Amino acid sequence: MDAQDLKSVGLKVTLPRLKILEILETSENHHMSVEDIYRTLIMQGEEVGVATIYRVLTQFEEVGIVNKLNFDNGQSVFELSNTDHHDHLVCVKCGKIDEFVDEIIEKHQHDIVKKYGYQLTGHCLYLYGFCKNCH
Amino acid sequence: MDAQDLKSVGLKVTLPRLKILEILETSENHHMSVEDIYRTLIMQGEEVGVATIYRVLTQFEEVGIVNKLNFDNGQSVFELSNTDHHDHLVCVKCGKIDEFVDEIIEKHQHDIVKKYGYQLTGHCLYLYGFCKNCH
DNA sequence: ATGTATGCAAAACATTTGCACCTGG
DNA sequence: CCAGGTGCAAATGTTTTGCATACAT
Repeated sequence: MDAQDLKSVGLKVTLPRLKILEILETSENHHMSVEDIYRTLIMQGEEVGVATIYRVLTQFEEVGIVNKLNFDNGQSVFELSNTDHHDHLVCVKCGKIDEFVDEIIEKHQHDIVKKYGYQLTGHCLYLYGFCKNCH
Repeated sequence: MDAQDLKSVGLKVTLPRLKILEILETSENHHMSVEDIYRTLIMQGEEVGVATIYRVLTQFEEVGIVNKLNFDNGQSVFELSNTDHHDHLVCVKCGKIDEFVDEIIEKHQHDIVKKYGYQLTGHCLYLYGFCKNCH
């Protein structure tokens, strides 16, 4: 994810956008909230407003370079979408996020959508619990 | 769900609580937002504050008599939890909510949780799309 | 009687928007 | 140059909280 990737989706290459991409790539667990990103930028001495972060992430989501995850506790985090589709395990204590893929679940989801006559636009599957380090 | 059910979970039997239970039971699709419930109560001539609805629903969720669903668009709705576990199909256009059960998906979820060493506390599975009447 | 529940208004939060200024191509 | 991007502050929408009053047991 670099300047070229931004151009190829029709977005101008600006400093905030590059910085936000960089943070999403280099952050420890690759799942960052707006607040996380804001604090990181401030620590790096950048002058950004949260509004910009919201706008940039929304645009990134629209062009498909990030995914937004909305957890039950109300927190939202973003991840780069340069990997294959996956779902998430979320530790309710330490906040760790694991990713998993299960083809059978995917297939059954599609069967259900078809059975009920829906035209799928999105889905969300989160499993919440205590991770192995937290229980 | 009646006065006796409230007593049995240790909650005082009050008018707002009974009214809210009644609304959840008798509402068309059994999935109501705080706003929906508030408007219904006002139309019935009841004097309630939204704060009470939030507090009551939170308590109901804590004792397990309602489930809270958090959709990606930020909307939250509540349903009585007196039926078997199920997941949800949500129409992104008309807001219709269908419920489904898939044992294979449930089993795979448990397998994944075990594989990653988590102790499950909750999960959420929503499938979003256009329902058969909306495409 | 007494501890809990309620209504109201204010506060808290997260997110969005309006607008003047700045910047990338 | 100029359309689009940005920072700031104000506005929004939703949920929570403080407090005096009302109610269930």
